[in-house]
Amino acid sequence: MRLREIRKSRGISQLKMAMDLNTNQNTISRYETGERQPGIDELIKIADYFNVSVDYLLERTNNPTIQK
Amino acid sequence: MRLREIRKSRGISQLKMAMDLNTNQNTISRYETGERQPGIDELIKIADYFNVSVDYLLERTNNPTIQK
DNA sequence: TAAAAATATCCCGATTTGGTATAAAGGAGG
DNA sequence: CCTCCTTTATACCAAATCGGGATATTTTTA
Repeated sequence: MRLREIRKSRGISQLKMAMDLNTNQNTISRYETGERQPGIDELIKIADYFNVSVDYLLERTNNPTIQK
Repeated sequence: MRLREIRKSRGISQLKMAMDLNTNQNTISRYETGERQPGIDELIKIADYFNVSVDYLLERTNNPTIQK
């Protein structure tokens, strides 16, 4: 997941992101370290939160925007 | 997931798909009925198997091809 | 360099997952 | 209409994975 890169580029802390997504800071941390993987629903929430495609979030494309 | 639609359009049975992906037919069935959700790794395998983007597989775009 | 902010890790209960086995549904031929 | 074969769905279960609270560690800032 390209999560840390995206989050930092927006200048958002794990805590703020976690609160916005109704989850915990430690959960975000684990996604970023790769210790845990979000479920699909959470994955989508994250992509939407940052307005990027899931493919981009998963490092499958270079295009950061959501595909229409 | 747009899984059933994609799989049928390729004329592949759940069983064949399952064997190609080293899993079980019932697992595919449950993905299609929505009873279970694949993990991210499996999700990516499925997208690659059908050569579609994850976003398309998740019904987030109309473009079936992988985004470069 | 002390305090605050940010991030990582520990432990845990609970949910979710995938597998095996089996049942049900669908189709082709007789 | 049956029977066989293929395809798809469901039941049950052990194991893996997840998220949360608490806490430790690291990083930043004043």
